[in-house]
Amino acid sequence: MPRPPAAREKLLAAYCEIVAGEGERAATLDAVAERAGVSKGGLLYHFKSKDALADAVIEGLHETAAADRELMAAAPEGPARYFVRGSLEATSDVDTYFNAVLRLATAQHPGATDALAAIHNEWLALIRDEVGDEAVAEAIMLIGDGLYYHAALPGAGDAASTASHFRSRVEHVLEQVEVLRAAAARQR
Amino acid sequence: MPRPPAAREKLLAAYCEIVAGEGERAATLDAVAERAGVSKGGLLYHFKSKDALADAVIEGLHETAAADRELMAAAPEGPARYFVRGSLEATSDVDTYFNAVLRLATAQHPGATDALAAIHNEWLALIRDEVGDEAVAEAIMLIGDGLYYHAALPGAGDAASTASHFRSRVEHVLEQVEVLRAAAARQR
DNA sequence: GTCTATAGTAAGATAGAC
DNA sequence: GTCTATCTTACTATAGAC
Repeated sequence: MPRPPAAREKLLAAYCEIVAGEGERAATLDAVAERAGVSKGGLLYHFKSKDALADAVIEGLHETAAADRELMAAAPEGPARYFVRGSLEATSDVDTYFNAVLRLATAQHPGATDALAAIHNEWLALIRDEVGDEAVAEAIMLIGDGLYYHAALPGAGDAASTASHFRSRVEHVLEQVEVLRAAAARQR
Repeated sequence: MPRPPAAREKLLAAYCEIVAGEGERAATLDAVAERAGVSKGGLLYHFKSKDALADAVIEGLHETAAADRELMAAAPEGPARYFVRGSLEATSDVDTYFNAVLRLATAQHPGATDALAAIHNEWLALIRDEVGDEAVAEAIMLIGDGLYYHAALPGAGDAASTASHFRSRVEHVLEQVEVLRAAAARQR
């Protein structure tokens, strides 16, 4: 692909990080420009407006999510476990974008919620194919969403404490997922 | 109790509604005052600052959550089902406050995350007492959190579509909860 | 392609009249 | 207790130099 200018990438990453880490409100043009090491004028050359910045993040989510979807489909432990584990870790490229877009969604940015829903449905489809039962697939998704809810919440005593609590229990959670899957298999 | 002035209540409700419905950013002093039918000066008589408004919402959450906790503990269907169902409905007093505080938490308001975590732990304790197994209790909580994550997200095609999707499946979800509970009981 | 300077606007908060 | 008027600051965005 025609490699986009480095400054543009830096600005996008900076915006993403501030939105995800300090909230949408903190992501002012000044703050983004400063974090990227660029002037405000420079920022506005690459992105005509603040909204354009947000739109670019949504596009970035779609791209990284497509790549991650391949990994999920091919995961040795299976899509369900891959998904649940990923909901907790939140360290990959997709997670950065996903997190930022989640904040944009709660800030009512047009298109953000739709993007989240679309990706969510792709994940659900993969899990449904694996476990072969709609209700179980949804329950597994909900557990993953629940984990994500905790991971995405800005830290009580900071994110690390909650995250580490669940990390130490992620295997227990995955066991419960296994119980659901087994019960569904028995019924078929 | 010494009934607080009506205007104060109106202002608090207006702020809550805007934060939950249009995002924290939309809840400007002007917007809140207008919705409550009060001038900005009037608002600032009751709440010295915007932060004071947010703090009052957090306090409101604690009060309503304490009342709801009684209902949950005494629910005929049991705390677990009460919790899962409540995560989807999000129509009660607590839900209004909880939703607003969730937005405040993502906007990094001090104390908001702690308030959510505290209430969350009370719920978890009730469910743990009921099902008698920590891992299962956590899995059930996660399912509820997942439902809430969907319910709280501003609507894809609007909240109604997602909510009604899960409403029609809430019994299926509760069945999965039952599977987990039964499996845990069998192990003891 | 990136900068400085600046215009225009919206938001939080104060002061003082009623 | 509620209002109007006003001050101040911070943010988005434009214009034009380098």
